[in-house]
Amino acid sequence: MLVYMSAIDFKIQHKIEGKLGRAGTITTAHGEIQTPAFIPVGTKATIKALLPETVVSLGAQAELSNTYHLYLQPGDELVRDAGGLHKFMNWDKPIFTDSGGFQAFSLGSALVQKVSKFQIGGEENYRKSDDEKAPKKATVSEEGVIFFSHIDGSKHLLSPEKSIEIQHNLGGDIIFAFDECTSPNDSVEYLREAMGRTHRWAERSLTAHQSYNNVEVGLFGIVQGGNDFDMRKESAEYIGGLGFDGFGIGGSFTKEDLNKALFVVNEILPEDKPRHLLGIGSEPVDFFIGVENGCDTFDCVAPTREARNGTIYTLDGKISITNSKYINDLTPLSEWCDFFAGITYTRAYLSHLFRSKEILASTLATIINLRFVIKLVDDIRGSILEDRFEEFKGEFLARYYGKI
RNA sequence: GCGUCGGUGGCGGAGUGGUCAAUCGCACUUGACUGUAAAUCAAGCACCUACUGGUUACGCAGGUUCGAAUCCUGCCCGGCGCA
Repeated sequence: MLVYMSAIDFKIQHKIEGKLGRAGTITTAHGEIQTPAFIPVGTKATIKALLPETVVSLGAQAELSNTYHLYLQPGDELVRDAGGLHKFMNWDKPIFTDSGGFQAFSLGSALVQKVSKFQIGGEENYRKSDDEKAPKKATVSEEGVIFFSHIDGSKHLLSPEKSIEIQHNLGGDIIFAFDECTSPNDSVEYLREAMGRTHRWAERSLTAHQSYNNVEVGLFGIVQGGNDFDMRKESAEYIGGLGFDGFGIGGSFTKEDLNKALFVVNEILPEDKPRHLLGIGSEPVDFFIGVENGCDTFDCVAPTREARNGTIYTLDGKISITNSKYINDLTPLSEWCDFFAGITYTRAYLSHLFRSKEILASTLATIINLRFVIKLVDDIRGSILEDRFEEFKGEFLARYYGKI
């Protein structure tokens, strides 16, 4: 009798009373992740501007890299020959690899519609006409997604089977099924079509993954359904029943619907497996909503990208360090000075680094922001273990959004 | 002193009779950023403004012309060459 052994172990330590949220531990071949946890994004096998040892010192327990980008450059076979991503990038903690499904959106409809996966406000705020000057670099078919490389324009087909092959070559601990991330602009009809395709791709991904018979790698299936709750439920039922090691929750959300969308999905997904909320985590409230509705891990490019663009996360909200008022501001960058960066560096100093275009500006800003989100989610975990999640949430958000 | 080239918005630098409040960089100001085509992108940047116009502007002062940053005269200032 063949018993499928999960490569990923997940144990729940404590739950938020009356909600779906929980604190737990994910165990992978490269160690544990105490959840809830924020997973920094290192798309191209690097968390931009930081050395891996710095990322670890900020409290990161894992990182997430990308199939599409590493397949194009330097190539997944090179990474495999180098001993896998862990060795290649000098990261011995758990690694997630995203499947490339998000690029079907970001290089496809997002490119011509100039939209983001996360929309604030109603339809009038995001429904835009196509930009003729920005041709799609990705088109979807049943077989997979045809990409035109953003680097050299060359044509590539990424299918579920190809994505899984690349991810096994990269050597991540937690890999994702190939899916199609839809646009907030898509019609209900298209969402349904895309969801069906994502479900078929999920089965193909699972079959491909199992053929490697590698008990050290866990495969997460991805729930889609966009902003339609019925489809979200349908997708959670379907993906949740396929025998994945855990789940990713993908697709587009609106600010107003995130809470309910996550609730309906996680109410259905098997409780004893970890759930990763894909690409969410720019605002503190996003983490609280994600956690209380049953999400265990989060990744988001916003903290690192916004850092490089001059937006700094503080307990009193985000600030634009390039604003003129910070030129002479000799107060500390961050109140969270429990690590080396925030202690002596002032806002005036970071302002100077940005204005003089010094490379350290990106590094220092990224340190501040990453530490902020990692500690925030760690503290959320702590509050669950201490049965004071609601209290912590209330206090943190009141100060952050200035409602004290 | 003579000759010659040149003086344009915070800076560099286009324009050489009308479509010029003046191309373009930089600087500056403010936004945006949510599974990274992102150390990126967008908007603004003389003054007033109901944003629709109006008022001053291209070293200074005159002049020619329907019309000048662009042509002429004088002056001031700078580079270079000759004394």
